[in-house]
This record gives sequence, C-alpha cells and structure tokens, in this order.
Amino acid sequence: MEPDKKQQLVETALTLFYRYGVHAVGINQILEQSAVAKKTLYHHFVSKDELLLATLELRHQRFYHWLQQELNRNEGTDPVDKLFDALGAWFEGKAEPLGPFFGCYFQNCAAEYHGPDSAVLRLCAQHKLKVKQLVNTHLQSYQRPEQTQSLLLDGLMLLKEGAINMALLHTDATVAQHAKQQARLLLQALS
Amino acid sequence: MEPDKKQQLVETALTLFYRYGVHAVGINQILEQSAVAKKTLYHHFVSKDELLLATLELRHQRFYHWLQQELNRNEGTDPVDKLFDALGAWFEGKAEPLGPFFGCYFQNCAAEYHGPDSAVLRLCAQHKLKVKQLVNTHLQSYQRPEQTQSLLLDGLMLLKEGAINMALLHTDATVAQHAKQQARLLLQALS
DNA sequence: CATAAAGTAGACCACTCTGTCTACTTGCAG
DNA sequence: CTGCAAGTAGACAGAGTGGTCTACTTTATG
Repeated sequence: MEPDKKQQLVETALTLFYRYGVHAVGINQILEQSAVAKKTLYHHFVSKDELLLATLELRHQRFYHWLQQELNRNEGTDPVDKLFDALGAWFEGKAEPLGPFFGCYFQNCAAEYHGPDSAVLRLCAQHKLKVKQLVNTHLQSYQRPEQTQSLLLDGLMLLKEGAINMALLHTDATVAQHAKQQARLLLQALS
Repeated sequence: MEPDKKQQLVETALTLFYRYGVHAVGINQILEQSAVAKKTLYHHFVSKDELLLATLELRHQRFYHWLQQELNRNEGTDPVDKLFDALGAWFEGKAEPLGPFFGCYFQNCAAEYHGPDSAVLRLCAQHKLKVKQLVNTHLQSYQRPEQTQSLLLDGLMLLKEGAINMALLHTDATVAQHAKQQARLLLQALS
C-alpha cells in the first residue's frame, strides 16, 4: 500500500487552497500535483467539501502545535511578547511549519463559506476557540484576578485577529510589533 | 437608453459576491438577476475582474459615507463609542446602506485574491487607509499630543478589524461591545 | 495461496465557466 | 432622416468543473 496517499492529498489541497482560495482550485489540479488518481481521492473523501474539512483539521493541528511551542520557549519571558513575536515571524514567513503567509486560513475559508449553518464556519470558530484557550493558560503567570485575565484575553484575541488581517491587506509584517505595543498598553491599563 | 444598466450590474454583482464569494458566483447568475444581456456586460467591462473592481469601488463609497454619517451624529458623544456602536449595528444587519452582514467585503475579496501584485488587494488596502484617516479626523476632539493620537488610532484600527472578523466567525454581534470596552481601556492607558 | 483493500489510468457524464459573436431593436443627436 | 451608441436574446466555443465508472495492478494479511 502506498504510504498515506490520503495524507498527501490533504497536504497538497491545503497548500493550494491556502494560496489560491478554495473555489479557485480544481480537483484535477490537486490530483496532478499530488500524483494521485481521481478514484483514490473519492475513495477517501466523498466530496471536495470533505477534503476541505480535512485541510482545516490539518491546518488546525499545525497551527496549534506551532503556537504551543512558541509559547513554551524561554520560560521566563512575557507571554504577550512571545505571542506577538510569534505572529511577526509567521507574517514574515519564518514560521516553518506554517509556510508562507497568506492570512489566516480559517478566515479565508470563512470568507468563501459563510453560509448560515456552514460546517466550515463551525470548524473555524472551534479553531479560534482552542487557540484562545491555549493563550489563556499562558496568562496564568500574570497572577491577575480571573475577571481581569478574561478582559486581557479578549483584548489579545482582538489585537491578534486585527493584526493578521492587516498584515495580509497591507503586506506589512511590522503590524505584529504595533499590536504588541497595543497589548502592552492594555496590560498597563489592567495593572 | 436604458437607465444605468451598468450600475445595476455592479449592484447585483456586489450583492452576490459579498454573500457567496466571488469565485462562487458566475457571470450568468449576475446577468439573470439583473436582467441584462451578456453583451451589455462585456460592453461596459472587459472582464469579470473589472466588474469585481467596480464592486469594490461601490462598496467603498457606501461604507465610507455610512461611517461618516455615523461619526457625525450626536455632536457631543465620544467618537470611540460612536465607532463601535456603528460596528455593532452593522454586525446586527441594522446598518441599512450596508445590508446584511457577511464580514468585511474587502477582507473577503482579499482572501480570494491575495496574489503578489493583485489590483484587488491594492484597492482593499486603499479602502482601509481612507477609513483610518476618516476615524483620525474624529479623534481630534480628544486633544491629545500627535504621537498619542497616532497610537490610539492604531489600536482602534486593530480592534475594529479584529471585531469584524470575530463577528463573522462566531456569528456574534456582541463583539462590538467587547471591542468598545477594550478601546476604553486603551484610552485609559493613554490618558 | 487467496482474498480484500488500496492503489493505478483515464474515459466519460452532465454541467458550468468566461468570453465571443451574430442579428436585431431602440432612442437620441446632428 | 440618418447614423450611432446602447441595448436585446441567445447560440456558440473551448476549457474546466465535480464526480462516476470500468478494468487492471499492487500489497499486506489470514
């Protein structure tokens, strides 16, 4: 049995979807680039939509573990610094497991599939929630009352989302530094 | 001469593109819904891409003037309040000239057309810049030193972008209130 | 050794896509 | 009245779409 044809399909699909958008990429293009037969694809996935869902899952794993690592490095340093420095590296394409930066894959997919009860949208929301929880655990070091921490967390998430989207639109990686500066101000207000 | 077939094309195209995404909507669908002949479309626009650019321009005008009005109302009140209350109304679909909320049209288009030198991306960046400048003029009332105001403006833009995207992903209009709260904290830190 | 699962290539289906083109109609301006 | 610009309907082209299917090969395992 060929090794993980399935995984390779998801891999190429993710790369192409992320770079060009989902509707802009055809099944045949994915098949060509992964050197996989059409029948094999439809053996593993019932439709293009399901393949899309698989790419979202893969991207979530990648992103989550990457961020986890970034936040776990340098025990001592401020988690806020680590968060926005990580984002900065991502914007510059220096976050290896994430590849070149084309905005948030989940936001991009949500832009194409924002129907009323879209499975895509649900997965995207789930991803954002899990990332939020991950960041939250790293804020414990601040030793703030729960309510304050929750307020801080909300602010960080807003700044993070804002930064990602501004980085894409203006192709400007320095917004991560600006966002960090804003986060510092927020910390100051909450101290 | 039929009245503004051209404008009607842009109108329907904007509605459909915004709701379903650009690649997901075909020329024929636009033609049907606007009751316009194909030849007429290609008389006014050389391609679907140019039609897309026209929709971006139209949306920019609409959005800019809507925000301008929102910020000019109630002379006395805090511009920050006005900004995020306006966003909240938009998220709830209560901003009439903008129609139902499906995220930021420019972000959505950027998600589909983020190629290296995309005209779409350029227009989107321009739009965001003009909106930023508009907000900036309304911050004069705070009477802060220039540098402080610039910092405040950056923060507001990040919060705004973040709020828009979170509102789409979580279909939750209350994020506007959360963003407003964060903006208040920012103001506090800068006072 | 046989069976079943997973793979191959690629023809094929019914559609849709953007864009072109012919042939004809309408309304205004010189 | 004429001529032109803008409009109509819709056939057509050529490529591409997602998805199904037949017929064959490989590979691991009971």
